[in-house]
Amino acid sequence: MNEKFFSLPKEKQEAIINAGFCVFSQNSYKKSPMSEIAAAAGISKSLLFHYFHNKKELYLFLWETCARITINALDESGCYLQTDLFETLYKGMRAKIQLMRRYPGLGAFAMKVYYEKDPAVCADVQKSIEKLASYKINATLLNFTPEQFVPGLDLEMMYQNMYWATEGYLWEKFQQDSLDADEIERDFLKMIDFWKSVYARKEPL
Amino acid sequence: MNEKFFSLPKEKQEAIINAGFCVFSQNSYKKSPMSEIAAAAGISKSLLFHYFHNKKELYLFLWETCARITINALDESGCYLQTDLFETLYKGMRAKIQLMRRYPGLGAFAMKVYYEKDPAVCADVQKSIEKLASYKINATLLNFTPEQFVPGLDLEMMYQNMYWATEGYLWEKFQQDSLDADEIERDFLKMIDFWKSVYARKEPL
DNA sequence: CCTTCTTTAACCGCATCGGTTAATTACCAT
DNA sequence: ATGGTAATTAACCGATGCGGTTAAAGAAGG
Repeated sequence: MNEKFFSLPKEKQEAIINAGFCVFSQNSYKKSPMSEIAAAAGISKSLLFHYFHNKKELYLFLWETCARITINALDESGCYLQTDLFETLYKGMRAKIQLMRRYPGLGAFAMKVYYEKDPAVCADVQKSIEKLASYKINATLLNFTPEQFVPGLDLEMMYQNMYWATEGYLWEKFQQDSLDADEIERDFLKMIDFWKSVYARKEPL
Repeated sequence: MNEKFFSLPKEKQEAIINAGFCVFSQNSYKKSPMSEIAAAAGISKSLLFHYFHNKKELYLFLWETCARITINALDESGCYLQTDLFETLYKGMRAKIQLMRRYPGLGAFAMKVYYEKDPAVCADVQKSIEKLASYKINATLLNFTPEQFVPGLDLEMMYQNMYWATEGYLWEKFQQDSLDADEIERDFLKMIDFWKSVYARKEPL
């Protein structure tokens, strides 16, 4: 790719990145036209081809960028350092909301990339996914002791349930074209409070 | 549309319907080619145009079919007649799984239709959606008494959480191309049991 | 063999695609 | 202003894919 892209003003860089996330997340790779991405970014198709020599190069760049952004956000959120599960959720949620606000299409794009089957890009993507495999989410639960929760609770089921509920909620919200980050934050706080009221041990040890 | 379609053997009718659900659920209306639908249904493009005179007609037919199938399935499931919430969930879930098994793309198609913005079909779809508005899901909770659950539980939050968790779970599963209905049924049963263990009142009244 | 119905291959005109070229604009030091 | 350089775009190209049509091949029955 053309390194001049990085000397562009940051807003313009992000406009292009977000346009790419948006278009590639809503269509398959093959049916995501460069012209549509350029239009969404507010530039001409020619200029887009000036920074990225072809479609595949842009796609792979977006995928790497997506992975890097996500990893950075999780690291910086501090959610891994917590010992209280609900605090972890809150920190992780705040990180996710901030990410959504800044890169609205990132989440859906990551999903699409993961399940993209087009042989033009599939192989190259799989290679870089393997590199990321070390960042497992599943290990999250290991830091917490059962004493924090109501006795007899199936911790793994609890965690999966919370995860799916947030995914289902976000999926519902994502469908609407105007997503209100403040509303989402409020809803999430309510949700976490609810989980606390249901799952957390009430009596002192 | 050509009424001869209905005198086709049922398997062939469903093959065409499923092909339509599948293709229209994965692309926008505009980017869903008739040729791809025909290929997925195992027939030629010409034959597809023989039964449906143009793309819009097929699309609207699929949407009406989708709505009719869903309503029938819910009515026949008997889930509305239950007084035990978890029994209701189980019955509703079984109905949904059977639907998924028979029409794998139906759920995702309904979503796509609902949020489709293409002016070529948007207006016509909205009209028929309004007719369906009487079938509200939200009323489900009204049939149940708080005494069945642990004291102090926020019933609305509980219900929303369960709903979002199922949506999140299904969304996750839907991404994979081969969805195993048996596995999903097993997972759902586990989920419902978990909810019962968490939300249901344990001590006799 | 003739008729009728089902199914398809081949085609048409048009739009769109990825990508290139050449020209236009904006900027900036002189 | 002026000349040079870098940012940006309009116009274009060959190829492909689109919705839809036409004419002909296949299949079935008498």
